[in-house]
Amino acid sequence: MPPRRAQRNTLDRDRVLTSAMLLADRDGLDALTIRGLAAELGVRPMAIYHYVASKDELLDELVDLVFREVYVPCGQDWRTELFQRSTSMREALGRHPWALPVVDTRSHPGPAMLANHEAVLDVLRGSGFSLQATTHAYAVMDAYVYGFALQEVMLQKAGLPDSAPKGLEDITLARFPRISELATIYITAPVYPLLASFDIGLNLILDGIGRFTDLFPEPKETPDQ
Amino acid sequence: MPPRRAQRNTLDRDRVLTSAMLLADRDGLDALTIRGLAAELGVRPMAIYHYVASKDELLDELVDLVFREVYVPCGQDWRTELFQRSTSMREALGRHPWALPVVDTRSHPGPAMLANHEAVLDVLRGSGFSLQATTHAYAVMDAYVYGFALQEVMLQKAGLPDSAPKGLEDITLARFPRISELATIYITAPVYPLLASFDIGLNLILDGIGRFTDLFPEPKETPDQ
DNA sequence: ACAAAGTACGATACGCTGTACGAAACCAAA
DNA sequence: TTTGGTTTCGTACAGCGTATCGTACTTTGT
Repeated sequence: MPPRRAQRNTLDRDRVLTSAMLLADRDGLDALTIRGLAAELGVRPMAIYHYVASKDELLDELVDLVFREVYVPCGQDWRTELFQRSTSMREALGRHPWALPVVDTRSHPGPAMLANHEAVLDVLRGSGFSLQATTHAYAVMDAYVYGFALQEVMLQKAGLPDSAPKGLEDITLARFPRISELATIYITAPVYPLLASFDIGLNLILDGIGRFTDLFPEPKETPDQ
Repeated sequence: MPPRRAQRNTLDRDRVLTSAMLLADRDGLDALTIRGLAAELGVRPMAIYHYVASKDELLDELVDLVFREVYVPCGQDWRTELFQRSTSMREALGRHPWALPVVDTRSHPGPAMLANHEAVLDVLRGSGFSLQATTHAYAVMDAYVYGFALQEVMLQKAGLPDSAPKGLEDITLARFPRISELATIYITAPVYPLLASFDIGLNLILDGIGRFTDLFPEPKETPDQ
């Protein structure tokens, strides 16, 4: 864009990351290229590399920015704390649909993600959950939350795309009456129906997790020997 | 590779798809390039495009091949049927860790995926679940299964990679005692611990889903009016 | 005030990707 | 043998991340 050289201090790490996030939110993950981001910032591509070592690092930083939006649980009331943090997690991943695809291609957990996980574990252990109970509780709960967000992202993508009207050809749809039955529910629903499912499932899981304290009690201080 | 032209009918759609799957399983998703696949097949890159319209179509076909490995539920015993199909789904996604990242970038559900979903819905509706109960049950159960597989893929990726010993620097780990406590459990465990968590969580969810028949009963034939 | 050092930005280029286009080799039927 | 269809391939192009080096600017030391 600019034929002239950009002004001296137009860039800093925050501006790079914020613009990158905006670009991914607005135009999708594919639009987030170094060249495109540079254009967005009014700068030539290579300028970016003075603030980010590589695109991989940039993506790692971006997903951690997403996790920073998630509520960090605390205190003794594990039930409502974890409910809020799970809801918050789902909302954050919904606000940035590109995040989940990025996360599961990637291996490095960022500090915000680690801090959040630590907080969840701390709340559980601080509420009388044994180590074993905490392990199971955490795996089950987070699987549900991530998975639900993932399904929503997939459904969202299947909603818009190219050819098919509802994302499925009518001929194909006719072969799957149960699915089309369910699809019409989703389409004609007055309110977004998955939100109700999420709350129902989350409560179901939190109820189940609550029973873990009895199922997997703290090991006795001096075993029966 | 071959300086000479490849023999006439060395290729067909199945060989292309099978080799692509093998390549992704063995060397990872990044290694699955048209050129690399061509080399694997002993063929020049452009030959592939006579059997696949584009790489996108190839990937769509591949994920559907994965879903074809998943057990298709049937019959009235919804509890054990859905348990088996969920376990089978988790195993299939574990066998092909590249599949999940591909799925959630993609929008087109393939025929095998549709058929499997249809079967799940059919089992539920055939076991006395109302449409509403089925909707919630399906959303909750599949969220859990997908999410669990996703977590396993992430953990698996965090296990191997580059620098860090356990995937986390010791200094960083020291700031998160709960996480490191849990990490040592996972590392020193005699058997793979997440499998137990999966079964526990799945049973928990199936128990909860079973209550949906009472919570969301079939609407009365002639309402109270 | 002036030079030296350091910092922020950019031009060019390389190797990689998917793939459009059209030519070439092969096989089948006329 | 000729024709025509099918399969394989050579070439080329646009776009990607980014290594390398150069240029402009600011800051500092004297």
